[in-house]
Amino acid sequence: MVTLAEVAQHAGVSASTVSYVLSGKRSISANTRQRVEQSIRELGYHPNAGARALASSRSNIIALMIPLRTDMYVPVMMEIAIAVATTARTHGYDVLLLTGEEGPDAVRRVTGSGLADGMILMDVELDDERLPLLRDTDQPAVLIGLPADTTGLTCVDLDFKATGALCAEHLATLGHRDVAVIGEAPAVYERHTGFAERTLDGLRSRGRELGLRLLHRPCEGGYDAMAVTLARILDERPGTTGFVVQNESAVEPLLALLRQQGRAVPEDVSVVAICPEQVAVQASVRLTSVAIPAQEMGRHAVEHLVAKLDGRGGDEVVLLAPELTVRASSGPAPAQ
Amino acid sequence: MVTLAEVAQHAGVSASTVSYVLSGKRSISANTRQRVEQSIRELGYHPNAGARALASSRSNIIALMIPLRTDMYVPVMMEIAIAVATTARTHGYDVLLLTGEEGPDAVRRVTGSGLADGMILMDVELDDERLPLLRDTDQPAVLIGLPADTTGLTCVDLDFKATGALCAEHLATLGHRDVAVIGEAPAVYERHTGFAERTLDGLRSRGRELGLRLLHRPCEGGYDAMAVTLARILDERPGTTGFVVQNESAVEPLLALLRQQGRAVPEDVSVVAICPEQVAVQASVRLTSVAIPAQEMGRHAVEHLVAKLDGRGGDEVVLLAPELTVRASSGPAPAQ
DNA sequence: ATAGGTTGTCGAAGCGCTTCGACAGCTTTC
DNA sequence: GAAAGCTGTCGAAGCGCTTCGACAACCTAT
Repeated sequence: MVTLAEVAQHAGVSASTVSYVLSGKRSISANTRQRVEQSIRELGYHPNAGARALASSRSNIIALMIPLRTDMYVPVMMEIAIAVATTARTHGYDVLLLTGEEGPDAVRRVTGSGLADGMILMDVELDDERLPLLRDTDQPAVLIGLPADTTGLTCVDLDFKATGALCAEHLATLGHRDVAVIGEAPAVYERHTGFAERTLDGLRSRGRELGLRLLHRPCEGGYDAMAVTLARILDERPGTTGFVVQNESAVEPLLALLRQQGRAVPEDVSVVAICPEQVAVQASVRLTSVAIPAQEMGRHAVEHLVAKLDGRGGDEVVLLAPELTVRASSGPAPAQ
Repeated sequence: MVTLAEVAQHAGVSASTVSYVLSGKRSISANTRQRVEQSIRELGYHPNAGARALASSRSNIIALMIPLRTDMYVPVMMEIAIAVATTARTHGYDVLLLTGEEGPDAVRRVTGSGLADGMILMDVELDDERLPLLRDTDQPAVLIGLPADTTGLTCVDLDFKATGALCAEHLATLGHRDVAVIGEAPAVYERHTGFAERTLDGLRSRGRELGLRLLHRPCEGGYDAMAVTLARILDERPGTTGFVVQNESAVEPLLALLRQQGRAVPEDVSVVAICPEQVAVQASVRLTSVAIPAQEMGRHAVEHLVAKLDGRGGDEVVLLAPELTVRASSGPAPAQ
């Protein structure tokens, strides 16, 4: 293993000079710099991460805490995680993957040990048990998701309330009156995950203004659960012509069921989904949808965290504006 | 920040004693141990990760390199990643998330800097460019996937050849003769990802023995691509009654298309999928499938790596035996 | 009773790096 | 032409921990 000292000797300078070449924290003559860089290359030197962390009390690692739940649509998580990892690298950080398994203890462990310089928390609940800890230790952190109380916290999320409103508007404009909302699994609501409730809130308040009759039903993913849910909905509101689907694993089953019942999309029934672009495009009917900008959320989270670590910028809540893309699954409400 | 020295002082012992209490590498009297543990708790001490890594040249971190590709089904990746993270924790390791972005450089960086003690590589290609590096540096590593040359490497994977054979057997036993294989996206084959080719190999060799007529067609995910692929298949082999699907994002489109064409599953046509359990169970028809044991793969990978890091166990190729679960999508071939 | 083992603890060295203060050798300024 | 300011480099201290050898204190066997 090659050390700084060896590089220094090889280049005929002192260790501190090599260090300054590497960090750029003091000016170094072009000549010296080149000699040092040359030696680094020749010897294949890589700074030792541990030593660096010890001496500088900076690990250049960001911890990413992802939840360990099975009732959430995972691809979105993955997309965010990958966006976080790649963005972090462009800022010189690596990413440590923590699962919800450990819960709040993970926050303590990482904070206490200096393993990571800051953390990003995904799938934050309205009243998340990790938040008090975060505030206490004033560990630099960014949340993806929106808790009830955001004081002293930096959060990034899609504006789900606006998302709900957007869906309501779209369907109302097309003349739909009876609209069913296929929500996330019941567990998601019980856990008070903010985004599900906020979407509903947006749908309801804008829906009311526009004279929509909304019927909200949580739904586990999958074909069977969707069949039951749909039956109940049509039983209760036979005149339903619009659907807003938030649970992605209910999308395809819904389309299949509607087809099976002879309800044509979009002629008889319109469907709006809240899901990643890819899902909307690959579905059996190209879906009118509001995209969940996973990549953007991951990128934003990292960039805010890095800013904090650099002492720039403070607490802030960033809500990304939703965008609705009209595709083939929505159209004018059928004449009565 | 509380240091070892402070704990030592508080407990009235020397620093080394505290260290030995923590590591258990020397015997400590019950009395002293308790005093030290008490102090640790009272002061809320957490060992500094950097200092530890520097002194012991062990970071207690495992690097997990996941590919950054969009043509692979991501949920499986996610499942593996989570399994890796949780298993690693039970062995006292944390997980560093690397994306394929950096490519082989990431291997160099991590190896050189001592950031991680070992690595797990996912989505290994038959002739992966990271492998020479791995062998050179003899960085402890475990691959998930199977390269062409496994000498000096430890690999964990589903036995895809046996998987293919199993699917062939199942359909042959049911009396099917013309079987179409819906493969992964063409890019996957071009890249020579082992698992796709091995599955095909298993299907072909066992299929030949059993007198199956196989038609293999790569397929991008999604409805449109599947529609084109299916049309070509049925054009070429109108008598096709069996389907083996390896690309999960083609499963639901295929079912929808078959339904649409009035081909009943499983009465007219049988479908066998190679996919995670969850997908098989949630599909619009409960799918006969060979499960991809993502969790198990992740767990195995970590356990082998940890064994290596402890100096136990050597190189080894572990192929998990596939299991085919019969569900509602396969049945006897229709009478001619 | 004495040599030889154990057991439990300590002190000190050192892991590879960052960073601070010092300072030699310049250039600028009045 | 002396005072003041830059620039570029160095030496040394120290980050918090692990680990090795040393060594008291005690316990066996002979």
